[in-house]
Amino acid sequence: MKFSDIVRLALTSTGDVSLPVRLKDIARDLGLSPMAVSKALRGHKDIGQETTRRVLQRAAELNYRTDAVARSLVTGRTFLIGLVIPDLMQSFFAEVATAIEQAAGAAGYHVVISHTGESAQVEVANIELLESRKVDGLIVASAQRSNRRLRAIKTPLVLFDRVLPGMQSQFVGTDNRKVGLMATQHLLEQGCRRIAHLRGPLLSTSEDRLKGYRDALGKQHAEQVVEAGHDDASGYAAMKALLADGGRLRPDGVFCFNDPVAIGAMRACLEAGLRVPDDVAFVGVANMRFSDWLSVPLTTIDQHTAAIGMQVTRQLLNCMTSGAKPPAPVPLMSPELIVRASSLRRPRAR
Amino acid sequence: MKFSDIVRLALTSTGDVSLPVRLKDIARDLGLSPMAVSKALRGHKDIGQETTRRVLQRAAELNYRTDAVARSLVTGRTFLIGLVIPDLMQSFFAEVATAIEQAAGAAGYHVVISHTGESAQVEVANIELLESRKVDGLIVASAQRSNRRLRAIKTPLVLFDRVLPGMQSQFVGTDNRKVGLMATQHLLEQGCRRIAHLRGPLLSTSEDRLKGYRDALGKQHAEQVVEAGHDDASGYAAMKALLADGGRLRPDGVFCFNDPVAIGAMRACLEAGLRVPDDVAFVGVANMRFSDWLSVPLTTIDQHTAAIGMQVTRQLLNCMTSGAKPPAPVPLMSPELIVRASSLRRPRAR
DNA sequence: TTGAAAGCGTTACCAG
DNA sequence: CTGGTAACGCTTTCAA
Repeated sequence: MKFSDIVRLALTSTGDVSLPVRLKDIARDLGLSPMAVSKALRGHKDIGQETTRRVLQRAAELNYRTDAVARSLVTGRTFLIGLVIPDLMQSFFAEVATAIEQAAGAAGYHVVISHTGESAQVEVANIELLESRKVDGLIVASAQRSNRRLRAIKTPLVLFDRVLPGMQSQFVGTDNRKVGLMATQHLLEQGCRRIAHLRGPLLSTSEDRLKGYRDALGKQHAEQVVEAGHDDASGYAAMKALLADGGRLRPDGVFCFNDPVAIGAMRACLEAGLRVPDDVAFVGVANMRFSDWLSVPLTTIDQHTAAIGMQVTRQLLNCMTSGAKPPAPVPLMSPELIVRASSLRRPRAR
Repeated sequence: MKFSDIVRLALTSTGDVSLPVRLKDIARDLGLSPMAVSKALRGHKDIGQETTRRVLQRAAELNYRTDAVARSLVTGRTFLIGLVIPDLMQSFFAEVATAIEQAAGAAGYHVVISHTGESAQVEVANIELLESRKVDGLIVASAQRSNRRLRAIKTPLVLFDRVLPGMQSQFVGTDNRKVGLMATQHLLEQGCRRIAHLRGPLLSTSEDRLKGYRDALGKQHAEQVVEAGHDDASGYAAMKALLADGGRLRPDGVFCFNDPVAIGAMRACLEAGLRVPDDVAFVGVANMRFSDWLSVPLTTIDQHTAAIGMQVTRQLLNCMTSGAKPPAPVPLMSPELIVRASSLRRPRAR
């Protein structure tokens, strides 16, 4: 018997201290080898039924829990998935995270969350930390502008929401060009003539929505793009600026990067004495909870957030099991228009 | 040289395969012992400056990352905190989670998230999983009705939001009795005479808010309590039921368990042709984002959510470092009334 | 100041 | 079907 085992025995036998139960303890208890116990616990068929039963019973009695750390060291798997997102307080990410946690949990994985606050640097640091933790996979809504710093990643990786130029990894996300197209077309159909766009942060989502906006406008309609951000304050400021710009005609329709931006922008309009949607119509993106219950219920575009979370997890699990299979690109999710009062105008002269 | 090392050398020397760099590799590279490298990397002062510098440089060149799993096995610490909550999509929990992740991250910890969907059973199962992962601490918004199944937990634990009867552990949360008191008093001050309460799920938060409601009503005013839940659908249903109950007088003020419930309840009132706040005034709890931008801006009670997240993390880190110190109970957080249109009535006859 | 030896708790591998 | 041996990558302990 080893010295450490003697110490252990001395400690636990008094009952004063209760050290965690180990495989070895059960083995000694039952006069088996640790290996036999290990196998029995995992239902390995090498072990006889009767032996297995005895082991399981004793383990339950002693309240034995496998030490996941020790197991990971030897198996090389942690059953941990790293989720790297800009901000859990944006409801989009909270919803995706929920779906991911659910799907991952069902497959026996836990999710480690990591915020980046949209900082590319923090993101890289966090990913490195997660890699040193040996997470089995990574799900990232990246704040990077290029794929440079993400190329070195060895861990199976699936990106979502934002595309990275030249990145070979799997991706799950909405067809944002279609988002922009649908939103703008809807405004055109509602009779809007001068449609402005409050664009979001410099990420692929925002780029693509802008492209869709331009697609819809075509040659006939002039574009009017204003930089905003992703929150209501930035929407408010951008709309204020737009209204103050005397040089141009006031827009009669605004396609906003997302719902919070739209809410801020609508506030700016209402404060300026304009009517929504009669003077200015609005479309947002996200389908936030309660956006149908706002001062002016908001027309928006639903991204099927939960489906994105499920899908991204499924892809990652696939990646992880099937090794380095060539990533079969998955079609983008189709957005869905949800019409509410903020964009519903009486038919105009056509 | 061990057999495994020979294999490794054969594999890596061809350049075809790149195995992760280990302490040993750096050591061999530099003609040092693994120990010297280990110490140098951790800035241990046993090692000379020059040696340390060389080690750090080589580690950076090889892109070495400490294997956290191996380290955990020997140190017994994982730098992992388990966060167990009912639902990440309730903005309260998303905000607390954000604050926790921030505070924990600053101290070098990662957060593993686990939803329970308000199921006491799922909660216990998740906690056991987290324990077998050897998380260093647990933060739990418990769905248990008693402390029975949580007593056995050895891992340092801090509860938040919901109190558990007879639980000795630390707790961080709002003074919910005061919440109920403030809300109801406010309605009384606004001239309401018949104040109903839509109570939430059977948890301490809801219990305490109910107590505060009763405190405020005193002997003079009759109480009227209806079971609701925590979402807008349940608020809508509860309010419908209340209005349909012809036996009693319609309430002229309603204190709702939280903002979503209040939103649902207001909807029911407006649909019934009642005016808010003139016929019925409302107060919610939570201070959701955009609750000032609803069809009727909602009077609510702010819980200082981020502060709760910071505090609960601080407490846990304290617990973890200071061992089994007697948990110094922390005062409850003070709620704050935020008055908006949903409860502002013209002064009534007094 | 440095390094050798001894684990940490588990599982993989292979010989009985 | 069973069980011994070695190893996973790191750190703690203690002797040189």
